Amino acid sequence: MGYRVMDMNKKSDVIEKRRDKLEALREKGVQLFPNDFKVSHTVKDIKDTIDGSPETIGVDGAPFSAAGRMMAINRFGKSSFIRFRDRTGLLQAYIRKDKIGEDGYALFKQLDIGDLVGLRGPVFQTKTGEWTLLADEFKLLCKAVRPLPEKFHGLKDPEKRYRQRYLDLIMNQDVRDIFIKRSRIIQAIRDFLLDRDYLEVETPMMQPIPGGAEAAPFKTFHKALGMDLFLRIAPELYLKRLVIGGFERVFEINRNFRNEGVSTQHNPEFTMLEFYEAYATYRDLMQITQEMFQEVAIAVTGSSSIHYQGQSIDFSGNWRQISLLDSLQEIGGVDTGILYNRGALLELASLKGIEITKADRIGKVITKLFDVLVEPKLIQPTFITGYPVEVSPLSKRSDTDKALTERFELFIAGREIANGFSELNDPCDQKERFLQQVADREAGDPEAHFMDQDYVEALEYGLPPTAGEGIGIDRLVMLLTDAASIREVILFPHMKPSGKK
RNA sequence: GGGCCGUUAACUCAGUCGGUAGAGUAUCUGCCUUUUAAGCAGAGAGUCGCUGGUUCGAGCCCAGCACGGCCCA
Repeated sequence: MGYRVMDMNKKSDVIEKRRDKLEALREKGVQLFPNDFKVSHTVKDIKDTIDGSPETIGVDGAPFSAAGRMMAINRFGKSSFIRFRDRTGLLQAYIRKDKIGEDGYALFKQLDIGDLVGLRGPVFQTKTGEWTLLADEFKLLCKAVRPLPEKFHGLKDPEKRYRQRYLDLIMNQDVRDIFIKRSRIIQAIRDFLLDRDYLEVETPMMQPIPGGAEAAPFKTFHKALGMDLFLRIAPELYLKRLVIGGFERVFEINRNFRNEGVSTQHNPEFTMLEFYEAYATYRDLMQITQEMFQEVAIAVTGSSSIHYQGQSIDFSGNWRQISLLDSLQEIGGVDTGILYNRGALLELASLKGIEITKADRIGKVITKLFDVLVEPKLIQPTFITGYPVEVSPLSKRSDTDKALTERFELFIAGREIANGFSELNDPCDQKERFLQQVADREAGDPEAHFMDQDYVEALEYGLPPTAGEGIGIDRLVMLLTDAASIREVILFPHMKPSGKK
């Protein structure tokens, strides 16, 4: 019995010990979560000051107040070195009993790696020349109950990294860098479009009819309105309504939701840039896209050529353009004779293990073949043009070939990155295309468009000749950060609830 | 949906032939006022993902399940 009681009281676990320590500090009257420390300088400010005028600072110089998380502690008997990090970097500080006093040093000895602290004092150089903050004042700003992962190996388990991204961010500098870069990429895109007189807008994320793409939507229900709503799969039809309304250049950078599989390339919610420009054509968009990518790459990486997963990709110059059918022939190695022969195409598809359903019209068969035979080979930026009408329900028909549309898709590193076209602005043609999509859906294509009568009515008021494009931001960020998985560029990727812990 | 791999201490990982559960870091105690993954001496720390099966005996073998990673569809 006595043993059992001892066992129950035994606090062997690291976290239990820390909780005990925290309670002991609290009982001593130590403020564990104060909110009155004023920061005067970031770590970067301090380092910049040192670089700017090292001769004017030193142990007798002006003090800096800085705060951050303790990432390392080297304790000696009556003094200690710590490293703490704020959003701008890592700095060493030197804590001496004779500087911060008996009580202060006793408190410091009770603290742990991972605690947040505030420090105030001048900087000096250690024996090895490292600039170090000499703490005159040391204050606990937040006590951490749980220990950080190990300092040398850090946090590696991908499941834990995604589920507890905050730990990933604390421990892994390269992860922080990816998300800083992501923010800069989006800012560079925004700057690029604003410079060209575009207006940034926000359109509904919840839509009564999900449109603008071919994808399975998430469905929800609005109680007060008593109606089904769908999380948007694209903002397209709303952005074009705005062009009708006279906003001739609009863009939106926001989330789309698609109720499909999760993989290294797909997250159920992902970020898309869509932009629309009146009196422009899909050809103008290809030019704009090239310029945008070159500008963003240089703004973010300093170069217009990048390295992605061991491949070198060059954004400079004019990118290759090739039609869908030519690409199947030249890049996919498909015999010319087969391209216009439905039976032969179906045979080839079946040979390649491509699943073709009854609902698939010939244009769909061709794009499915393209996905397998050509797309993986498009490493350098390549515009594919000449998409069939039946897979492009919102695109303007080509003047020279009514079976084709004025549309392109951009491929880089074997993946679709962008999709743009001259917008279909003939309301009669649009209505017929919707009807064909409805027929496709009834024939068994779950991704076919719904009829959107309200959109057709909007078109009847007159959409100027317009070109519009969507760019997958996550995939662009992957390219520019050399990330193999989309989860590495989304802060909180979707996962199933963990079965344990 | 299928295939392969993984899940062991807070973290990173070992664990042989099925026979008492290991290391480093972290933590705790002691020493230490210029360290750099500090050092020295000592100590504590485990639902081996979960459930069942085989066995005298399972971290290890078998089955199912959960979660994750990669690949394929």
